[in-house]
Amino acid sequence: MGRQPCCDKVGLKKGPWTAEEDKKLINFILIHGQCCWRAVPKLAGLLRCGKSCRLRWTNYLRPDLKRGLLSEHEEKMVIDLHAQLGNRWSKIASHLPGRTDNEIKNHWNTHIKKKLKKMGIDPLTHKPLPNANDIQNQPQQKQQKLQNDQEKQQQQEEEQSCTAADDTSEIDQINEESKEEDKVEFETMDHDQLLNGFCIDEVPLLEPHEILVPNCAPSSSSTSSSSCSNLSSNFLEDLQYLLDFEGSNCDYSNNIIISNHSMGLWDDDFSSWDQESWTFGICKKGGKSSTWISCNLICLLITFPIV
DNA sequence: AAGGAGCGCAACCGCCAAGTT
DNA sequence: AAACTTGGCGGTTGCGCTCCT
Repeated sequence: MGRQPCCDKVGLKKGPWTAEEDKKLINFILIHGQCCWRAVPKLAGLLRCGKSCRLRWTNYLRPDLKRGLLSEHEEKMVIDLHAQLGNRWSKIASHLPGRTDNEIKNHWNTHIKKKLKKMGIDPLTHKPLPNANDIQNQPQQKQQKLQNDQEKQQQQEEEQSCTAADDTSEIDQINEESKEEDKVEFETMDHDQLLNGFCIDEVPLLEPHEILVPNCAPSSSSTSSSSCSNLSSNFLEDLQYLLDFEGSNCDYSNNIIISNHSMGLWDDDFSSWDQESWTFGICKKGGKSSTWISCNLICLLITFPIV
């Protein structure tokens, strides 16, 4: 018996996702989490294949995704990892937080491949291309760099032969360095840059009245257990708290307030949803405040006038 | 200004592996 | 053990944008 298609394809929509569809999917996952992608379209009211929903979420809507071109450091990591792992994009992506396999694959095919070829390196084997003339035509500086890279690569290959094939400690080290760099970069960002970090023009922005919260009866906020009613009531209380915020952790000097509620942005376990899961920030500019709010799954940016 | 070529990227397709019945 | 389901992966496609002539 043949394999069944992942979904009934009759009457399903294909092609680019609309903001409305994105909103439906985000709201659904915000409430129900990621489970049973096959059922997601029906339950979320989408005329899409479950697979399509999963791809849309993992490659585009996930709040922990980085945006924009890969940095030089990330690109170097991709090249190093590709030399070790080949076209195993998901494995490569797992070493680059916030990047998807699809994104890396696209970047490889459109940018890095060409770059390597230009440098006289075969993107498949990571070894010099047979046509040595190409290398000789490179400017002297480039040649020197190329030679250094090749020596380095050779050294790496020798080291690899002494260790297990899946040993990625070096990669992890690079990764740690990258995280440190990111941290420094984040700390030195001004508030405009901070705001720009949230790609509100690409991810549909939800207005406060559009946020769907689980439809449960309100309960006392004194209980911090993980019921959805706490989520909704605490959310509004926290929002109010934000507006009145005058705590000791303020840094008014650069008009940025970061609360100490910061928690991990990504967490599949919805049982941990409670007040402590929210991350807040306020940026004030031109008579308006912008609040970014992130919970386990989603970042929202709400702008309101300063009162 | 027009249109053809090339490029970049989101989305799709088919296959595979692991888990479940 | 076989049939089936589901999620994940890598290759490919097609659309929209930009650049060039």
